[in-house]
Amino acid sequence: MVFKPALQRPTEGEIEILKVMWDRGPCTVREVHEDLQTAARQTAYTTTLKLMQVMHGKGLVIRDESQRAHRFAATVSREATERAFVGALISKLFDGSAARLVLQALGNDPPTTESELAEIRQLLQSIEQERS
Amino acid sequence: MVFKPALQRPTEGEIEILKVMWDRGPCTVREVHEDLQTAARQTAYTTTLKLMQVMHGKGLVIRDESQRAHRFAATVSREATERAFVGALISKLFDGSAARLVLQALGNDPPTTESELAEIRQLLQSIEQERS
DNA sequence: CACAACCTACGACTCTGTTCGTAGACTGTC
DNA sequence: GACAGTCTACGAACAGAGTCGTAGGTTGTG
Repeated sequence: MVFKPALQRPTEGEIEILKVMWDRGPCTVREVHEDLQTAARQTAYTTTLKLMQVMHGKGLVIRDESQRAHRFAATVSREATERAFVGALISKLFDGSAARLVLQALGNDPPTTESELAEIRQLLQSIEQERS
Repeated sequence: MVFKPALQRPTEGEIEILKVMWDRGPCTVREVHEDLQTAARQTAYTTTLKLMQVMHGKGLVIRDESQRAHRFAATVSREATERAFVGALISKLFDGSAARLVLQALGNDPPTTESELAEIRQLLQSIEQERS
């Protein structure tokens, strides 16, 4: 049961870090680290550092070393990452049917504000229009 | 960056096995194993066996030992598993917004047969109706 | 200059998941 | 009864992820 490299999907810890960089732009390790500390989850500075070094090795981030405190930036966009994970989930658990995933997400999680609903409805319409 | 037990989400290998049992009902190790062998992915019989033993230890399957070849059955439903994964993905990557996941899934993967579209549209309507 | 504060690098450890080999027990058949 | 075939049990190896301690370098301030 060996599984394909999965097109370099980031791990959970890496996602936490990526989220910070997606929100704030290029960051030092210190900035990322501080952002991740919560009452519930404390880690050592070097843990964050190590993770970011690993990510650099994988090419998930680039690194500006011109200052003593290196600045890291994500090389993968949030959208592409979302797409990779959604795609993996669909193929792994939903028999390749995006629709089944959508039904699960809509039906179960009682979701969404009114404006979000409208957005979905609109997207649905534009899909339908393309079928003529 | 330690992550919560996640309510016992099955691993990827475990999902492969669960899918077989969801499709076929209670299975022997042999049946599951045969089902999983493909040209691209060959594993030893004992690999499947071990995995199913581990799953039994976790309570993901129950085991009827009355015959020499034990029969295993899933204790978790496909729907509940889907829900767990969708929920995890939403909270991990989509800021808790099911709608954002739906938009991603619909927008990117240009999915769905006509009847699936209709189903989604209908679900959407019933959600809207509940808001009055 | 000394010293505290900060930085990166890196090795080592733990845990979990996957893989497989080997051993021991139970068939069924000649 | 011997033997091939099949079953479970289990230990061992390995890899990936996350964790941290320690070491060594740079910076700034008294």
